[in-house]
Amino acid sequence: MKGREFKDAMYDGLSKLLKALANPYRLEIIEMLSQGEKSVEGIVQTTNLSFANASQHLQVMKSNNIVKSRKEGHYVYYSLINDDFLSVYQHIIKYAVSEIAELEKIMNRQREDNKSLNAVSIEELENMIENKNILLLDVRPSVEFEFGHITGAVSVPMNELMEQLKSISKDKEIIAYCRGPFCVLADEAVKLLSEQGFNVRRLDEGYPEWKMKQLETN
Amino acid sequence: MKGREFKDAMYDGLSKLLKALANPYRLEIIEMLSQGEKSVEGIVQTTNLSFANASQHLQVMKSNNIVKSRKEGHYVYYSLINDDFLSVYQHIIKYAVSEIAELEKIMNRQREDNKSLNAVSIEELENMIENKNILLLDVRPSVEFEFGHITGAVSVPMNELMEQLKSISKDKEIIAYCRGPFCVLADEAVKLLSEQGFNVRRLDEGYPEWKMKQLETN
DNA sequence: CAATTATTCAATAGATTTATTGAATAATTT
DNA sequence: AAATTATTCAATAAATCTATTGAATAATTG
Repeated sequence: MKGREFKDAMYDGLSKLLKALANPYRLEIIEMLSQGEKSVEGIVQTTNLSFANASQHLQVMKSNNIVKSRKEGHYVYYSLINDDFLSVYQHIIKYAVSEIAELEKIMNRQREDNKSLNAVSIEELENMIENKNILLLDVRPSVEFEFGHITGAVSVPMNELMEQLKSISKDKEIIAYCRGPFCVLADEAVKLLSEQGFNVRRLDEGYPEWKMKQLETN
Repeated sequence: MKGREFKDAMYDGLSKLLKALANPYRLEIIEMLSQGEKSVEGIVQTTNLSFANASQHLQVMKSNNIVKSRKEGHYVYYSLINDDFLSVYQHIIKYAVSEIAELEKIMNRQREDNKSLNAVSIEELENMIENKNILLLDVRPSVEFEFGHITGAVSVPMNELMEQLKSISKDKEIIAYCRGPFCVLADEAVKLLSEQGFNVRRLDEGYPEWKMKQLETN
């Protein structure tokens, strides 16, 4: 293989991977799958995609080593191919959010809107878990919680939060979290709970970032 | 801003960035710029692109915060926007080359073709620089060497190597390097020099990786 | 085994990306 | 000021990507 051929083959392959990533709906699907596997139906429910379209996007990602699938009964469950991919994906996001002015602005506006500026970092949270008696609240849908969550967290899905208010102690400081930076469930939880007089803040990042951090420091 | 709007804005922005990356020629340009700034002419010379086309690709990357430009005289010089971007780019490459079977295969075939299997890692090189009296050979074009190189390296551009053979000592062990994994200059140098009886190996990675490593460990 | 369900396939039209062409611009040299 | 040089602009055609539609498939249930 000559030098030129080699380079062309590498750049072609690399750009195929990037093309498979470069679509807003596929990014949203990746974000969803970063909490655990989902059926096509599950993906259709939380996106605006039609069934056939969602299936197509998933196939694009499958043939480009981004997701994998397994069949069980009627259902086909998709998940991210491995944690290495998740790590790369999060590097990209981190770069985009911190270096691209447009995205930084959107991100900051969102955070201000939610008055959640005093969010807790992962490091702070680790500290608080050790030293304080806090209540760590996972507000994602319970399926996601069951699939994996931060040790010690309690599952109260956002849509059940209002009903379960009485069972939550007002004495403890509450930290709410959901998925990565694009997940707004935690913001909603903070808003609702602080309106009700709870002492509550959100985790700056989310479960996937926490998971990655644990993997990296092992 | 509602949750849905926020998500859409983020995913759109992120996918724009990825779209700007997802093209083989633009990847090749990024690779070139990872050694230092280049004029449009410089890029046209080492790619198969026409002038207008190269300019267009550069503009796509400029408007997506991947490269920046400055004008000097007739020339417009482009360079990567910052080291954070370079770091993300290298994460992507590393993932692609190690996790995507197709690319891994191409990469390995290339390495075998060049019989360069006993390449030296960056760690090994650091060790050798300290403890052995090696000759570190930078075979990139001299402009790139001048723009930045590994401390202690000697510049002998690949196209001048044949003529300068006499001035190279046969006593020292030689380590040749060029750019990242896609650069084949070092492979060519190893082939030529070992045919001439020199004791020579190549650096597994290249100058951009070395540079990133230094930055990361500072 | 017929009906149901979740998913995929295949065809198509509209949108976007890309390379090419030739003209336009802006800085420099003559 | 005219000519030259490096780059960009604008228009276009070809290639690729995307969403939609309706039919096909494969596993399960009645």
